[in-house]
Amino acid sequence: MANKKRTTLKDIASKLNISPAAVSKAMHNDSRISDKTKRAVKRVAKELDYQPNHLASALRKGKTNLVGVIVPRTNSNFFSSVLENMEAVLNKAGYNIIITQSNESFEKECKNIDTLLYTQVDGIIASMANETVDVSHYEKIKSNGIPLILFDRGENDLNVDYVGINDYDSSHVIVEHLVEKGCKRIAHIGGYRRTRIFNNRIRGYVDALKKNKLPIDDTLIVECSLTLEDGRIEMEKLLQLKNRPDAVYAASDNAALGALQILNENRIHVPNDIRLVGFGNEPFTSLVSPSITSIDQHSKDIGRIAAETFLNHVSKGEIKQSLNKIILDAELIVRDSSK
Amino acid sequence: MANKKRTTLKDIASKLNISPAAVSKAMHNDSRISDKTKRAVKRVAKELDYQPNHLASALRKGKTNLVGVIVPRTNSNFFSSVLENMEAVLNKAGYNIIITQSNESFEKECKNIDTLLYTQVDGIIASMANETVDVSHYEKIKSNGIPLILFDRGENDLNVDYVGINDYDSSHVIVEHLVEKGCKRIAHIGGYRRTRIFNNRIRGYVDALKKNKLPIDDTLIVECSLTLEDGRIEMEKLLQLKNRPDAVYAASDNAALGALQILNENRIHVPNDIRLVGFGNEPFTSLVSPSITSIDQHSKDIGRIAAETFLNHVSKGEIKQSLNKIILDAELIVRDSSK
DNA sequence: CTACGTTGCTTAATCGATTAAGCAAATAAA
DNA sequence: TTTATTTGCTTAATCGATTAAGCAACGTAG
Repeated sequence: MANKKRTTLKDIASKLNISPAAVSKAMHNDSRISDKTKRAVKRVAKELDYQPNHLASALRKGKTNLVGVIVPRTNSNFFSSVLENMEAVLNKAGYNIIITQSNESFEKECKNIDTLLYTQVDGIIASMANETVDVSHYEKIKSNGIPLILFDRGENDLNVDYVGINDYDSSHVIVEHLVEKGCKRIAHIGGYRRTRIFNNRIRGYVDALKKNKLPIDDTLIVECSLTLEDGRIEMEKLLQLKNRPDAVYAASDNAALGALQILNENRIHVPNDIRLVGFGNEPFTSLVSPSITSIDQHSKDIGRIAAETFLNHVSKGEIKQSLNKIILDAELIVRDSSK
Repeated sequence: MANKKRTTLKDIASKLNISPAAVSKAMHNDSRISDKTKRAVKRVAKELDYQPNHLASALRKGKTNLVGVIVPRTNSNFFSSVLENMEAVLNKAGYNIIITQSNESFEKECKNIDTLLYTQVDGIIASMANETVDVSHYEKIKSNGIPLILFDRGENDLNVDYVGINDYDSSHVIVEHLVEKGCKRIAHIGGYRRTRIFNNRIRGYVDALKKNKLPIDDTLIVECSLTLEDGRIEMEKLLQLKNRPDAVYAASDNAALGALQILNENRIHVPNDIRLVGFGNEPFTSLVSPSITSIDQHSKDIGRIAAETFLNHVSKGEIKQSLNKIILDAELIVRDSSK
């Protein structure tokens, strides 16, 4: 069943008694090849089911037309939406993408980078794992001479292009909203400070409290991995405080959902007893009851812009590029959990 | 910053005044190269930060050492666990993997196959999208002459290796368990019949009811995409029946969780009023309250076996392989939702 | 001392597509 | 008519690693 040999340009060439070079040019619609020859070449190519050998052309051209993408996980709507839009833009420009997942693991992330460099992708677009603190493995990408673009989970030290939302401001918007509703003890179930975006959310939260002359209570600030389970665990702990919060701002929707489950199970009314806000605007936030107020991260724009930033890099060639830090304003979607 | 040129075997060769061929052999520990030369080559390779050009060696050897994997989504514990174990086995054998997601979309799945074939992977391991009915695009893989192995979501027509669990028997185990607890009206929130595994679960469910002399009530059998939202929607509908079920068997844990949320919200006691069983043994099943009884799919074994099946293929070379259909017995994990 | 095997390397071809350089014929411009 | 220009193709080199074939030097056995 499997044809012993793939057809090559040579096969087409010998069938038509022309040179392989002419065939190659015909396939690329070179202006120096007659329409007659082009038609003949394309006909024979179809007949023999010719599929170009990507390895050969990539070797010759020094370009694979592949872009590697590293994400912590693809399970959130945020990341899959980013990927979808990124892919759409890149496909249109003739690039294919290879997705790798770090599963929030530092070690896996290093291996992903190795695999992508090994495959000789033309560039890497990445969002860092939670675990990642040491970013030296990203230097490998830069020293390979291919563009590196970070999104969402970035890192200032690396000095590369970045696309993300304004996490600091988002925290402000959330706190202001809750204060407006009369909340005085706002807890924050946050991510780990070592990840820049989570640190920014925490800083924003603290500064917003200060701005509203509310006291900072360290027992109301927790750091975790922000999974659904983490949300449950941390909410349980918050409920055991002698002085319970009257609002909870979780830095992920999953954590918010976990918190909501605990609140529901304990018959604590949301929003009357405790108001709740999540982060990420995952589709389920509008489906659960009560629906969860959350921050929309403009995932489509982020995917598109990251892809465009990459394309700018390759089109400009070796010209040194000015650093692009693109920070989008996020949007608060108010739902029942904070009304 | 970026070294204008990558170091090649030639660079090492000229630095040591030996031929590139000798360098290549030295790097591969060829027995016909002296230890002295090998050491020298490796030293210089390190000095110049030599990284082999994968494209060149792949072109020459006709082998990329890459395996493409297609999964519907990586967001479930099942698929990510399968991937993890698959990758471990393949890495040990010198292969890297490229993951692509179909997002349950037929069109995306076709594109994934194209991308993988374009990248010239040495084989493809796949689990089909929900939407996929027409499997002609998989024929392309076979006609490319590289091994194709399916897991979990397979297809008999394709006549390729397959690894999965016994879905038909799993339904029997679940129904028997519920009958034992005294249930008489067992509903099934199932997947679409066109997907073989979901069809098998439905068949198993129906046959098990018959075996236990329980009537088959079509209003108790629904087909959906098995997401959390679907579970909520279908559970709502089941509650509106004049003759409510006393047990629900959902073909995914996500759907079971959705159903559980609705039951909790409606103050219907689980398991006293309605017993609930899921499928997949996702970690959250033991975290929610009540914890959800579910079927463990041996994800680790599936990943490992799929990888080993691929390795068998490539090691045996062109020798025609007898078809491997490996069906594992699944295991029922009983939790509070059915006790 | 001759014949053969082993060791340690080199030479040159190869994988398949691309492309710079070039050549002949056809066409246009002078 | 002569000189340029364009058209349509061919030749040959190239990308970098691999490998079959081969050669020279040395060791060993008879």
